[in-house]
Amino acid sequence: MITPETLLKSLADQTRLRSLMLLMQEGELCVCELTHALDLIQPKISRHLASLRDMQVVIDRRAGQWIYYSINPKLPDWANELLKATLKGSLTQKQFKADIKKLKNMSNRPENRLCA
Amino acid sequence: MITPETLLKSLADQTRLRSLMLLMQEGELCVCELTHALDLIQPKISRHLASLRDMQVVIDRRAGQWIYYSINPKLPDWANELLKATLKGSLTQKQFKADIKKLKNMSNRPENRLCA
DNA sequence: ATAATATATACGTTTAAACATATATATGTC
DNA sequence: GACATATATATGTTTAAACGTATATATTAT
Repeated sequence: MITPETLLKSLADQTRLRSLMLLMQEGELCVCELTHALDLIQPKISRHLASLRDMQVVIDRRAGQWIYYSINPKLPDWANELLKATLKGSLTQKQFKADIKKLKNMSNRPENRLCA
Repeated sequence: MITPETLLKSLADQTRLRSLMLLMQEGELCVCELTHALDLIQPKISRHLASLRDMQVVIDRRAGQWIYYSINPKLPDWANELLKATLKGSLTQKQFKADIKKLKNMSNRPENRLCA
């Protein structure tokens, strides 16, 4: 089971924090969506996602050439509450709003998974 | 106003996390109490408390030769919720329980501030 | 004024995180 | 099979955090 220290360390880096907040808000995103939304190079995103996966904060699944990441649904209550509070704090942040906007405006998103 | 990133970074170190959790649980503690409870050398505790103060996560007050630290009462709601969730997660941790125990067993605690 | 206690800070070192670039792997298309 | 796209990983480097030790400051007691 994940410890507070591990979860907090996973959140204590800008790239991981921004990625996780997008995942909290949007549910499931692939690497290229995150790369676009955060405007960062792909290996950087992949590296951080891998570390989040190792820490069991996120899970991934492959769908064709894409790999989708989402928050681990098996997190304990306190961890979900912590993430919720973090999201609440992020809602007021310019950076977060800009990231969401960039994602929404992405032209070639791989698919609309909600309607698949 | 404190940002999620700042608060999360403040929590992402063992020493600071353990200190903050004790402050959450106990309200107000001086450096020597934290030093005893966590069983760490004094400059290490002081250094981390200073950084928490700089980040506005804690406040301090002097009382005689002691300096008491406590969670900043002006934190925004999301930050308090985040800290609460972290405490909830910590309650299950051996380390946290041991720290509390060590604090309770400290022989020469400077005073009982609640009855002052 | 001296000594003792509590706390803070400065300094140089060590450890660990994050990084960019290059390359490897997997999938899909022609 | 050749090529394109998506993602992952390896490597060497840079940056930043945390550290221990030594020392400075503030308060209290003698």
